[in-house]
Amino acid sequence: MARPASKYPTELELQILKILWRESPLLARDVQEALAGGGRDLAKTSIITTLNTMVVKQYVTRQKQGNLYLFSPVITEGEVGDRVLGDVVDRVFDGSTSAVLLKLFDVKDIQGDELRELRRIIDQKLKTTKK
Amino acid sequence: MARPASKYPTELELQILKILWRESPLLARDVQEALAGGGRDLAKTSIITTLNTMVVKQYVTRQKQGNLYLFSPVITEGEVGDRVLGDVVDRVFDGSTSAVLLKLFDVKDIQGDELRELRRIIDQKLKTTKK
DNA sequence: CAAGAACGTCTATTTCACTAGACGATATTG
DNA sequence: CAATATCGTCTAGTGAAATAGACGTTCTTG
Repeated sequence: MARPASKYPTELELQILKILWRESPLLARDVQEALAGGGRDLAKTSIITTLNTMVVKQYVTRQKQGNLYLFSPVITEGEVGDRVLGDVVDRVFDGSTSAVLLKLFDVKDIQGDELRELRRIIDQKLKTTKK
Repeated sequence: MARPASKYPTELELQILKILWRESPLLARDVQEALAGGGRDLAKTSIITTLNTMVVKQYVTRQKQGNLYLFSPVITEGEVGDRVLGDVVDRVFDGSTSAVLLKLFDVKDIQGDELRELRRIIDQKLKTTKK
C-alpha cells in the first residue's frame, strides 16, 4: 500500500472550495484570479487539472456553459469541517472529544463572551440530554 | 513546488509515536510487534526506515545500545495535539476557535458528566479571565 | 478570413508517504 | 566453528498531491 488518498480535501482543494463557497458557479479563470488574489499564483492548467480531480472526487461539479465550464461546490463547508474534525478527534485524540475541547481552551485563548456563549450551549445540552 | 512535507506526523508516524509515548525507549522490533498487535503488520525494514525519517524530522531520537538502536520520542503528545489542532483551526476554520467548539458539540455527542466538567472549566476560565 | 487570445485535454515532473527487498555485518547456538 | 537468525543501510517502486507545458479547438477582432 502506498499513500492512501486523503478522506477530505487537500490544501489546494480546500482553498478552491473556500472560493466556491463564497460564490458559485465560477469559471476556472475566476478561481485562478481569486487564488492569485490570495497570494497563490498558479497556471491556468494547474487550476483546471485540480478542478477536474475535484470533480472526480465529487467535491465539485461542472457544467458546460457554451464552450466553457462552470464549477460549483458539491460538498458543503459544514461537511468538510465535520470530516476533518472527526478525523482529528479519532486519529489524534483517540476519539476523545473532551480532550480536544480541553486543548482548545488551552491553546487558543477565548474571549469572555465566547465563554459565556459556550456555557449557555452547554446548559442547553445538559437540559436536553439529561431529561 | 510539489507536495510539501506536512508540519506534523503522518499517520504511520503518529501510530509509532503513540507506541513510544506509552513506553520507551524501544527497539525497532518492539515497535513492530506493537504495530502488528494493532493490526498493522509491516516488514521490519519498513519500521526502521520510518523510524529513521522520524529521527531526521526530530520526532524521535535513537541511541545505540550495543549493536541495536533504542528509540525514544522527542516530540510530546501534547505538542502533536497542539500542532494538529492549531493547523485545523487555522486552515479549515479560518482561525475561529469558537466555530470548532460549536462543531464539536454538534458532531460528537458528549456525555452529561463531560458537559458538567466543561462547564466547570469554563466557569474557572471566566473567573481568571474577567478578573 | 487570418491572427491572436483563451479554453481544456493529455502528458509529464517533482516530492513525499509508504512499503519492502538485497545485502553486508553481527550475534547466537548446535 | 559453521549455520542461522537478526539488525541496519541502501536502494527502489508505487500512489498521491502539486504544478505546468504542448497542443488542438474555438472565439474574437482587425
